[in-house]
Amino acid sequence: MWKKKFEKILDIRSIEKDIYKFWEESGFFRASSDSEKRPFVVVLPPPNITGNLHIGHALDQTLQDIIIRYKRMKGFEALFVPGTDHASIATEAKVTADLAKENINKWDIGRDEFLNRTWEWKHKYGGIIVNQIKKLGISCDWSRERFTMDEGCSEAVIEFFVRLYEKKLIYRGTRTINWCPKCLTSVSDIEVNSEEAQGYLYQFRYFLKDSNNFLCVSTTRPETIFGDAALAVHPEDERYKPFIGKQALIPLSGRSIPVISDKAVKPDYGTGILKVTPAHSHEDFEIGQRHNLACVVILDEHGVTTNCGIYSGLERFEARKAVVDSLEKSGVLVKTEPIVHRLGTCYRCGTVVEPRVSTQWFVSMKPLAAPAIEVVESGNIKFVPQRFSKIYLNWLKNIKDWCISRQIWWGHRIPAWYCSCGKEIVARSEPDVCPCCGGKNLAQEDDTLDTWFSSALWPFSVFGWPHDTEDYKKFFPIDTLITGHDIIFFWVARMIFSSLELTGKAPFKHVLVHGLVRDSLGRKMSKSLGNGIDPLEIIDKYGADSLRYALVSGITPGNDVKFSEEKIEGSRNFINKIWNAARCVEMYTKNYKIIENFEYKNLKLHNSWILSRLNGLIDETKKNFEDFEFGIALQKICSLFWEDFCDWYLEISKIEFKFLAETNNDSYKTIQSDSFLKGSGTVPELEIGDSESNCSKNLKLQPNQTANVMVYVLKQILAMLHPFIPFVTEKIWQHFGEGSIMVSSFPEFDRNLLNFSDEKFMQRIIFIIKSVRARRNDLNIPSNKKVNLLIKTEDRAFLEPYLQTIKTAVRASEINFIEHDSNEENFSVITTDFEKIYVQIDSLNRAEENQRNIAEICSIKNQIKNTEKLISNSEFITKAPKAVIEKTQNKLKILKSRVEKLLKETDQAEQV
RNA sequence: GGGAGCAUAGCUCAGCCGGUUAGAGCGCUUGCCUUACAAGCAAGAGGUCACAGGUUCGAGUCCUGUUGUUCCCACCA
Repeated sequence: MWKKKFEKILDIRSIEKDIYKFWEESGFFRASSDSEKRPFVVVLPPPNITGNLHIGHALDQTLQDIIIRYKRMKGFEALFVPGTDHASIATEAKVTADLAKENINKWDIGRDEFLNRTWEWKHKYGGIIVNQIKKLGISCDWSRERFTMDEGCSEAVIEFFVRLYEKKLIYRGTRTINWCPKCLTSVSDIEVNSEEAQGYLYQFRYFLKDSNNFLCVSTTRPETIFGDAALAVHPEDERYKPFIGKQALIPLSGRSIPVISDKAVKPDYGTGILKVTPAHSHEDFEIGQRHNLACVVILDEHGVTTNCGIYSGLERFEARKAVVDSLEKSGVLVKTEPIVHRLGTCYRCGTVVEPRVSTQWFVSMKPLAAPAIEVVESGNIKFVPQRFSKIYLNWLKNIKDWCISRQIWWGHRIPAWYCSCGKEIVARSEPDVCPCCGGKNLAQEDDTLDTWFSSALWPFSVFGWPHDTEDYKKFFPIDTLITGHDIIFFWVARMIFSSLELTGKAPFKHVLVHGLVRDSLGRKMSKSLGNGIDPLEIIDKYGADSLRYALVSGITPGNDVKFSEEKIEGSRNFINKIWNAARCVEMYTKNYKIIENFEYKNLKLHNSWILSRLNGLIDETKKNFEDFEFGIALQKICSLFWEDFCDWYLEISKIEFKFLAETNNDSYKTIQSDSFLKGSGTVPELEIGDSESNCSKNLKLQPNQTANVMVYVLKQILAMLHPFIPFVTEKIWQHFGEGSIMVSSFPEFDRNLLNFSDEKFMQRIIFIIKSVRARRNDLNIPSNKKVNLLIKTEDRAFLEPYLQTIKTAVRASEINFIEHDSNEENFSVITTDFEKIYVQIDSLNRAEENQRNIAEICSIKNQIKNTEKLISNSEFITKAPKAVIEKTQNKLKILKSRVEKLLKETDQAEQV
């Protein structure tokens, strides 16, 4: 058994912290409002201070960090503003639960003390979140960190409120809102999730007053009968026309209500008769408004019945049972059928919300939505991917007024005061006296604002708005907003309309929408399923780079990401590969002089090839970066790195160096095996320089083309990878030169280094090597056995300089050129497009050889047939582009020549 | 009820403006402890691109429909 060589493996985890500290202390994260550079700004969607960050935050933040690091390297004044959100209801619930552990009720300690406790919570968890963000390597400007309830943001919130109030876009009104009996507050429409639930549709009789006639009504909520204000039928419904205007008696109560007609009633649902309960249904409320019906509240804030006679004081679902029971006993219950319907639940706690009439503050949305619709329709704000703009527009076009008051303490208290004279005063600061009556007895509104009311201002409140600060002038509007598709309504839409209203500008140009992180089975990660993955655990186990890589590699904008442990192992392997490739480069190049401005002229083929490939990549990925296709860009960079650079370029270069060493006694021989990148259980320090290499100090180092290209290409690849995996790239970068990779320039495309003909030549050599290796495998030649090769080719001069490379790569003992086809028996023949290669073996199985050839001939002939068919099609010749036709003709030529060569080598070939 | 997405190898997914024999990672098979890397290397197997039409010289790619699936929105009591 061989031993695992762990010492060769990078343990990046232990140095990430130091690297982050180094970046922070160097001031690389900080942006300046005086800078001459063009700004590029991203603001972090502020995480809630309710607890730890989850893997979705990690994805969100990684994407933002990728773009900000990329832009920073591209020469922008890059600014990434971090911060946290006070998360009103969620935090209040957490703190309340915390207090409950000490048997304390928030009412016992009062508003001020409760807020003190919550600020303590904020300081604790805000700090934890900051640490988590730092562990991920996110390059935020911490000197600009904000909190939605800090002084500046609070000022912005008050300003926003007052301005809208003055324009009559904020008003106080009484109507049904969604009430959460657990959070004990109102919530806005979008804070209600509708969930499918199993329920019952009960049908029972309402007798008409002074009559034996009755009307049957269906409802899923029979306990609300005590709040009934009418029975409603559709005005055109012939069945019930005679009953309109009559009085009906509420069962169990005996209270008399009118039968009315309203177009909102759907005749084909249930019995076609609707019981109208204005206080506890949005639709019924509207009907009630139209018919001037009374609102009888029958559920209190805890969801307990009230005004229900003997049924008062019951929890709402208990009350339902009791009422159904009584209905049945009194013989009015007609039937009970199970149905699946949708129930509104509180998005914070999952409790079934209760529509309930109450007095709240609202934002009048229609006037604000109009410009927000326009700015997206006109393309001034672009969603990526574009389909999300449809979702956004659809929502705004059907928008209803936004209920912004919350019956909780943690948040921005509504800047409204009530005088005993009845006057309502909204002001930026507490008024001394009532402007109406001069009274001093003013009481501030108890309610606070929806948490999203403050995050709506985030892109400009963080820069000091409403003040015209230097930051605001330099950095607002921001460039790109990056967030998950789950908060387009909550956040993105509200930022857009509030910014247009307050600043007159679109807050950003692009909205990059990403998906959610799901588990390996595609399920949403949640506490109840227990399938959540803690990013910190992953970082501790695999390092931040691995996590970042796993989250981003292969993703496409807007699509959800599946995440699993397997995936992260692949990431770790990749990071490790980079580390080892760097060790390799270091080992082979350390005794050469590496020149910064090396003139890349008279290049050897493999050097020219890799430089050309690299520049092709730079060119190709540029668009991917600009289009936010980071997953695709990363994949392209990785495959160039792994396949072209590691598998071919480094291998070929190694052969070159070793060959040099054998023949010329070149400095390769002085390579030390214990160089700095070779971890030996301990991790090298961040400082540059190596302790050993006495020999190299005494040597006069010579430049070498391959060594120079090797280091150059490695560094370019590192720079391209840096936005994705910042730690390992920084670590390696510093070993190969001065300064930090973070502030180096992103690789620029250099057309002069493109060389397609060299790429083609190199491809040919690679193909030869691959073919011989494959044949060796086919023939079961043991890997330690060297073979003899004969090559027949038209242009021997081309291959000659690479004989050594081919020889080593395919483990050949000797390679000789021949002029004519060989007739020798003990050679297996490989036919490539340009040459014939004879692989010498001990004994050739002629039958096998034939079979192999025949299979190949069949496949090629098939292709020839298809291609000929295509070419003989006159429509193709007249309609297809010239380039395609030429390509096809060329292909046919090559195929034909190959099949000819093959036929010569094959017995009974004519039968094929 | 309305809207959107997805359907490609055993699994997870790429696949651009339509143009060779449809790609990658993981998994699988075979051989290798090769002086950077076994977290690796080399060589392989594996596909009727959901289905049915259409447009086109040519369709995984564009259009229409069908099926399956996921998500979002909506006051059917």
